Amino acid sequence: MSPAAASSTIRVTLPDGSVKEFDGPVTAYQVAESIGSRLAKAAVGAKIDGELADLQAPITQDCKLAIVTEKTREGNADPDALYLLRHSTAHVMAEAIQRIVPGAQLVYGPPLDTGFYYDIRFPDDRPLKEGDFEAIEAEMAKIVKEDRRFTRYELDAPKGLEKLKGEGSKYKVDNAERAIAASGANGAEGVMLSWYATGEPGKNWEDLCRGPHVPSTGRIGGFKVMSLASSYWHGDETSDRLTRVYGTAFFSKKDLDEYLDRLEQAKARDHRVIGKQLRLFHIDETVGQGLILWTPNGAVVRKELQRFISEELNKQGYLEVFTPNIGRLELFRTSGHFPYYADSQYPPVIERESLAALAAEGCSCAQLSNKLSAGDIDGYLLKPMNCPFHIKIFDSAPHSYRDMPVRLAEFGTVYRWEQSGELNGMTRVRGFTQDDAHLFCTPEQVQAELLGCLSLVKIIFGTLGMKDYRVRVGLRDPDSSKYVGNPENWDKAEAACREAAKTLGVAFSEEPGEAAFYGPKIDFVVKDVIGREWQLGTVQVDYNLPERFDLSYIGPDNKPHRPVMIHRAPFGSMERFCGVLIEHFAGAFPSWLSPEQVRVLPISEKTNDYAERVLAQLKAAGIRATIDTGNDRVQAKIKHAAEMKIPYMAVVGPRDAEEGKVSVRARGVQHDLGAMPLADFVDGLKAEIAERRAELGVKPA
RNA sequence: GCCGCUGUAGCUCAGUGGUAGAGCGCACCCUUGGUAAGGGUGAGGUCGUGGGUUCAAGUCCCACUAGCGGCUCCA
Repeated sequence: MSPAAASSTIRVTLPDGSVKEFDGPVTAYQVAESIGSRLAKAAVGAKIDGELADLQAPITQDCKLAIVTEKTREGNADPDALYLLRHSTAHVMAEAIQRIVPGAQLVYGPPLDTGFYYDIRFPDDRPLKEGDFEAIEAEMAKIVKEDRRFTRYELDAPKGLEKLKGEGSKYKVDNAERAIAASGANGAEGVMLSWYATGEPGKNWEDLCRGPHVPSTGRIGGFKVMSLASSYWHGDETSDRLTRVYGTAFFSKKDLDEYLDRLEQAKARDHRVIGKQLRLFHIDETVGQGLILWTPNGAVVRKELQRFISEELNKQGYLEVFTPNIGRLELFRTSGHFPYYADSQYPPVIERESLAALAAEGCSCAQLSNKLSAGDIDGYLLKPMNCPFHIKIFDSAPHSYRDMPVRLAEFGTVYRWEQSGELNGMTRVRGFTQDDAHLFCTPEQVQAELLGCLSLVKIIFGTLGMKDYRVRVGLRDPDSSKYVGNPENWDKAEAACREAAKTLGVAFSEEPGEAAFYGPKIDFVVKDVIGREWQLGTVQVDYNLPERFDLSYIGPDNKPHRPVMIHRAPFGSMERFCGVLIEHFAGAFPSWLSPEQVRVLPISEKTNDYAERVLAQLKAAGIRATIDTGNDRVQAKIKHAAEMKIPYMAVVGPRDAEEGKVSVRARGVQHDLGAMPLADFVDGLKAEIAERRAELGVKPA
């Protein structure tokens, strides 16, 4: 700063619009003090012109300033404050780890939404284990107790680099070089690098860091080292392997405990946990990794969802088809799936004669692989996608422009070789059934067809009450060559997707690099209970496959024209969708989806006969009902039914039997709703199911 | 695929080198009870698989396998 600037008046505008004037540079802390000592004490950082900064950062010119405190005015945790705290805790953890494991080299330690991590390179003979967490936390506790100030200092880039090189950490040198490059400066001249000492520079631990941080370690009220993972330097799997240590931190122990408690509760909602409890699906080691066995209860949910979507498809003029699970390699060579994606498919199946002939000539595995790639021998592939089959159906008869669009739909099961570490319950599997369809249309129809597809997705999400999703428009990555097709078509398709997405009335993000190799797409993405994102529905425009398969239709000019394809799957896959849906409802499905819709609970054996008659009438009405004639007391029967999250219980005793009534108890309600005539209950429930209502609404008149 | 953790009864889990346990569920018996667990008896286990150390291994070591968390990947 120049002396002139230092002496001039500085106007600081606060969030309420008020302006404070200062004679010369001040810090955010001083501004806070000038407002009130309590604010100064509560302050953990500042936002200067919208940028997070240290409380001690000098303010040398007019600016907008907000003091960041632990809690917002509304009393909620302030995300900015947590960001500062967690970034600071990452430093504390790194210091603790370096005390415990000498020679551990720091790489990169950013805050996250729920905590922070630090990527660290450990000596090969001293990897970090979970057993080290206790010692790390103990060291961290000491540092927190010492309440050391985070102190920033700067060096110009040449000096800074020299210092880092002297310290021998190639990772920190790399970080500095990247920071210099990112600054846009030509070379290192004039660029400043910053360090933060946890305490006094030169005396205490320090780290090359852009900051900002909370004022001191004493602000860290609750923290925990959470987990270990392996990661790659710069995210590049051919580069150095690093150990990523995850942790989290809060301003108070209470907040930490609440967070850990929430994590526990989320686990109870996990589809893998509920899937077991409610016996919805099973994965068996002997069957194979990532292959879902749909048990009877889960099969009901899936079947009802399929029936739902099939009804919608009928309304929208789709035609249903069936295709086999395997097809000739030749088909997938034409489509481009083989061999370009060979690594993510199950290996090909080879015909018996070919195999025998190859064995006779002593063919090695490597040679076999080459022959398959080259097309010297044929084989069959478990299908990784349904589209080539649907294309062949389209191509099996000539089409006039008057027939277009042709919409072919199938619940088609596909198989993909996902990496073992990726598999995850029902949400990431190796065999799954897409609610797939391929629309063959004229270029003019693309826009309207896209809209039709999106409306389908909206109907599904609306019926199921899923509001918490985001829409992603996947565009090609300009730097990548993995895409096929000509740029003009890509431009057209991308524009069509963008236009269609706009009509959704939901915010969407455009993401370069997220396109399929054959075209851009619109994806619907939801989060699971632990915050991981999963893509569900997808709509993809494809100018490529019609080209590869030389598809055509006859236009009004009596000449062949190239159709455009749209791939779409509103659920995505039945497996992933059901997995997400289980978590969405926490297993408490609406009546129409519930595997068991009503359980009849006789109060004692004396009412079993009447209960059986009630059951028979429910079943006759097409309701999925069961009866519990065990010799438990009704309290126990209710508990068991509640644990299975059954929508309705029909409690029947002598009083009900006499009047032809049932005492209905709805899920989530602590008492019965009163006795009602059986016929009323049946009618009410039938309507609720038929309308696919999201809420339980049957009650006595 | 990579790093860490985990694998004991159908489910949830205890068991730290010396005779395999609990709760729930299941079967049977008693109880016939009106809204979230009545009581009893019993069956059920090559402790993920294969090696090793040891007089002795569910327990310690190695390899493999599967699951979990993350990384990378995802047509």
